[in-house]
Amino acid sequence: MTDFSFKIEAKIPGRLGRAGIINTPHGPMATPAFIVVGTKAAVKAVLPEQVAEVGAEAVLANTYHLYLAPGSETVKAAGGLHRFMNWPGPMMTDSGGFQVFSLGAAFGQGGINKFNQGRSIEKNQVMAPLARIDEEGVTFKSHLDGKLCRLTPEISMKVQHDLGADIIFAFDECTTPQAEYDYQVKALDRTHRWAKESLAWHRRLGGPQALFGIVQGGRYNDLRRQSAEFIASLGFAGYGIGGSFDKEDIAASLQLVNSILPESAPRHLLGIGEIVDLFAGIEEGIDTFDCVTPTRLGRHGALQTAGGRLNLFKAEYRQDFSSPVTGCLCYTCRHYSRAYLSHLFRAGEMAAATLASIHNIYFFVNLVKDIRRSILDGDYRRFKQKTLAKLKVN
RNA sequence: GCGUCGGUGGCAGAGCGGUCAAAUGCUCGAGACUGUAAAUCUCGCGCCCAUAGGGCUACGCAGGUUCGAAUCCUGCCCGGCGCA
Repeated sequence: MTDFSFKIEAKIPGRLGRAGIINTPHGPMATPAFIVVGTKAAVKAVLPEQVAEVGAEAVLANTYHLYLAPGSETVKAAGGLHRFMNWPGPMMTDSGGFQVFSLGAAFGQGGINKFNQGRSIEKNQVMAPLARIDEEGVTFKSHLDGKLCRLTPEISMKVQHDLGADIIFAFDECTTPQAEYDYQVKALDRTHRWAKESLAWHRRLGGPQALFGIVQGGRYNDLRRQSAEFIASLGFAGYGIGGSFDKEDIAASLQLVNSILPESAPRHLLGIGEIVDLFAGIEEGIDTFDCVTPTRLGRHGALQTAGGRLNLFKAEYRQDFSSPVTGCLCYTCRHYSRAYLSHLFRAGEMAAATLASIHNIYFFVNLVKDIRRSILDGDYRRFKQKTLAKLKVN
């Protein structure tokens, strides 16, 4: 616990936004920072050395997935996540709370995400949820083999302590945007109780990890306020903000929450990573983000650019020998052409995902680094305006 | 030369008298993706108009049988295999 600290270096004048340093047992993270997702103790398609090379500050892994395989005892026996996966820098683990959503309410609802109601996919609609929630925790039917497994605040804390990330999260229920107010109230009550239990177990277990509590409340401002007040009152080392939002007023929601959370503690916005949302979050006092966007898009053939996404499968790139993204200094853009990436994707070569993911991680990590720089330089407003002006879509 | 099997949409390959513009896979075209059930998913893929739907041309080529043919018959062309 003594190894963990947060220091604010500069603020955005008149706003909640700030730049700072989070110190962890595995080194510092300069914030704001975009944290790369490595769910199963691996950043999909990319080696840790490459993740480090683009300048990523930290990696976030997942409790549910590692609990199922290889099992937290195995990771513990390996000497913890850092040694197991050869990532020497700061790490976070999500608590499994997101799987309450993705394997529960969202499961089989084709296309549903944290922002909208999704579109129906008939094939999936017959599938039953794999997560069942009760007051004490969640029972999962493993998506790997159907075996039942259980996650509670106690188990999540024990697993996360075994995994050994620097920053860990309280076990929560990530609700769907479809949830009505009455349900949100019940879910929030659960999440709050679980937060208290998580904290108690965390203290009992000891260790160097910093535990972050998670604010929920969905799209309802009164619930968000209530949640921020309650979670803040418990005194966590830092705070996560999770759940679903209305895309349009995510900024207002974050402003509300972050004006309640203590200024002296770091704040992590869970699972958010589109360009406009990063600006909104940082401006409203978010210090760290994690998101699957760079790696998922990378595997699906899309490159993120300042102007929007570039789909490498488009016919027009087959004979385009120019750099994938003009002006980009990432490894991929310095050495390969659009035509080559187009070919790799069409050919189903694994290097396609690797090269595209490297670019996308580079893009997001460095966008947030640039925002940090602009805050330190007192130039945030101008930088934001300039950047968003270039953005056509996404 | 004789025999035999076969020639179906960009490719592979179902279909073997009507429910066939023709299964399925791939390719191809477009789109999606926000704490990773995700190297995934969705949509389109003969031509023309269209909202539903309708019209036209198509299953090697040319004839024929039939109310009706990708499906049956005849001839021709092409390919595989076998025998000379």
